[in-house]
Amino acid sequence: MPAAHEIEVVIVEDDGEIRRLLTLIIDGSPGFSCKRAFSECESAMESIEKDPPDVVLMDIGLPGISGIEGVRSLKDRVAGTDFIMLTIQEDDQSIFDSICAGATGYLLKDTPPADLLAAIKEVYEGGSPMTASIARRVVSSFKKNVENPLTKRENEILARLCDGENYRDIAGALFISGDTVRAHIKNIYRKLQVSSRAEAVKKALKDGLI
Amino acid sequence: MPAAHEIEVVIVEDDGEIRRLLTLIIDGSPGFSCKRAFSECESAMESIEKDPPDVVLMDIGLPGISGIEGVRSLKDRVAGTDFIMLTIQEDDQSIFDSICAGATGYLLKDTPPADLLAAIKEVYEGGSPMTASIARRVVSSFKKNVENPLTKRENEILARLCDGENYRDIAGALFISGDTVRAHIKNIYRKLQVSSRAEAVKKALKDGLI
DNA sequence: CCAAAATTACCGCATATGGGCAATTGAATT
DNA sequence: AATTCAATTGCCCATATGCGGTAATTTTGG
Repeated sequence: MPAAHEIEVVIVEDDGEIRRLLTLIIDGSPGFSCKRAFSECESAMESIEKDPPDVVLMDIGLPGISGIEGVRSLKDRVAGTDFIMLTIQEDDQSIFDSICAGATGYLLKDTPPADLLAAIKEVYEGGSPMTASIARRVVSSFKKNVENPLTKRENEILARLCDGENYRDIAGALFISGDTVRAHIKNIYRKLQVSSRAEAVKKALKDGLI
Repeated sequence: MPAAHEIEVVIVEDDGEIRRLLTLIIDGSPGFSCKRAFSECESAMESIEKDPPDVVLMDIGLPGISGIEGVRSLKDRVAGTDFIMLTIQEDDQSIFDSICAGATGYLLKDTPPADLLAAIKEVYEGGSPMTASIARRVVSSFKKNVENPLTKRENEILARLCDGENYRDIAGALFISGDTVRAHIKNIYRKLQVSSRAEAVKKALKDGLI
């Protein structure tokens, strides 16, 4: 009965059938161990915090505290534990909410047993298993898809606007008059279709203009 | 000589040896075709834009225009083409610059031929192949690791600050006086360690406070 | 080469903003 | 029960900001 090198897994899944099945697959495979399985988040969270496993398979659609909320509050307290979300179908919002909450992997419930075990092993070894289409969505979300309508000078000023510099300081740094800075900023606002510094900063950051 | 279902690949790689090797591997494999290989970005970009292939293997460390720059300017013009970056070693900055530029995959140059072909096939089918550790880094970058120091009221006001609402409108929406709004904002600034709306917006967006 | 856009600059004005000071309430801790 | 601290509310003032208008010079693109 080896224990040292087994990957300890905890399952949180409300469907009793699926929970039993997952437990059997994992606990029955060499190198893996699953002695704890929960049907809801509350008791699972208590147990996980008390005795952190290596990996948690977390259902997204749980009654009560959702799996995403569970990950959010647990992730900071059990830093060494990785979370793999389980879901029926891919849903953009759930995916991003999950990874923002701290989930490391994202799998569909109908993932074949062999792939499931491979995914658990992969997170344990520092990877982030996910389906091909989810990976693409995650990567695509980084892409700056708005082409920058501003000139070089305007971008320079926008960057300083975002840092909270006032007109006078910007003027001093760029060796132009404060009024010229204002003129540029008017043009920036017009091109970004905003009418205040706050909105400009928001747009600049969201669209990756700086 | 089948053409319809072959994945057409273009290689941009300055090392002649590696370029030849990659070309041989790809063009010699059924289902893949590589008739164009370049040693630098300039001519590659011209050719790729004129006749867009399915996939481009792009070296990151190119003389002249870098591979990242190449992807950045090409990606918007040849929407149907996917880019896989090739690199000697994993480097956080290069990885994120690449995916922000529009690269879909990210592989090490010592990737075995079989894995290379699998990766090309994967991007062609809508995935985003990358090494396990890169996937982890990409996913980790989403994690909100700053816990929110603001009260409910302050968060509500911060959200409106980010939308560029002025004090009076915020006051009206929350049924409090403008002066109270200002007081809250002062506390928000103190907690976020900023001293202007622009900086607060930037911090809120960067740290995922809203 | 010419037209359009970018960059520079100035004026005036109404309002928004940030900083300092202070009081009350409510929750938490001692 | 006493006390402390955070949250909420409020006011005054100097300055920053946004907006409207005008205009000269330089750069860019067709």
